[in-house]
Amino acid sequence: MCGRFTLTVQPAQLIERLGAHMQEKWGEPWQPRYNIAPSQLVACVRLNPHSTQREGVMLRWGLIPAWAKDPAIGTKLINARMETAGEKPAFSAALQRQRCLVLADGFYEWQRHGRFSQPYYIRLREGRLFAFAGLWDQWRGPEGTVIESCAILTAPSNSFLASIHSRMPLILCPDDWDVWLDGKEHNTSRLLRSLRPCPPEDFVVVPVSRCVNDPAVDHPGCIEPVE
DNA sequence: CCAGACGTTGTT
DNA sequence: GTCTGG
DNA sequence: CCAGACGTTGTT
DNA sequence: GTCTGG
Repeated sequence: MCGRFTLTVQPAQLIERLGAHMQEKWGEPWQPRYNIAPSQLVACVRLNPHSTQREGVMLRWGLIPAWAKDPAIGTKLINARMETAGEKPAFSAALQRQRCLVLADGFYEWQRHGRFSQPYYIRLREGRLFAFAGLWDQWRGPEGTVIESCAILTAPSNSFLASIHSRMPLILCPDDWDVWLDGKEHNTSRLLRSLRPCPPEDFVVVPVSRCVNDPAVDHPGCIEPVE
């Protein structure tokens, strides 16, 4: 699954990678993030619902469906299984019409050893930026509060990660970014089947300090290899 | 029909 | 044990 | 994901 | 809003 990740690159690099003509609201001041946790704002790309242009936007991680009475439901909806998201009331509408990219350059998985768990940091070779397949929604509270939030799809682990953990986030290869964002593809099971997985040999996995366990800790020590 | 949930992971 | 917050 | 709280009333 | 369970 995916419960923590990193984004250390600067907005200028994001824009270079994603297209210069994009509207972006990633905001300042920007700082590298080594321990992004659920409920926090994450940097995303989506099609603007009106202009249908790509836009950069910060979304709260933990999807709050438009119909929710209590926004606390978002704490449970940080991941969506790609195998079943189309049939879930919380995700099906967003999967059809409100897909997004969640930008990251690494993520963490915990491997349980009895009562302790060992965190691992997973990234691509060369530290390349990548994108999780995400869903977003907009929630309007009774007092006019508006919260835009997102969830990250999960998939069975590939051969490289299977020994660490049985699930992993769905990572889109750059060739699939456009079709994922494209609001025209409403046949979601066909869309999901068409995605090309990132080759397992592109990943690098290292065990890291348990300091990453504490969501308040956010410094380069989180990604330093240990052992 | 209405009421109530709406999720994933991992562990037993 | 279960829920909430980060 | 993990960490940390887990409750109400009334008073300041 | 939409689905499931009673």
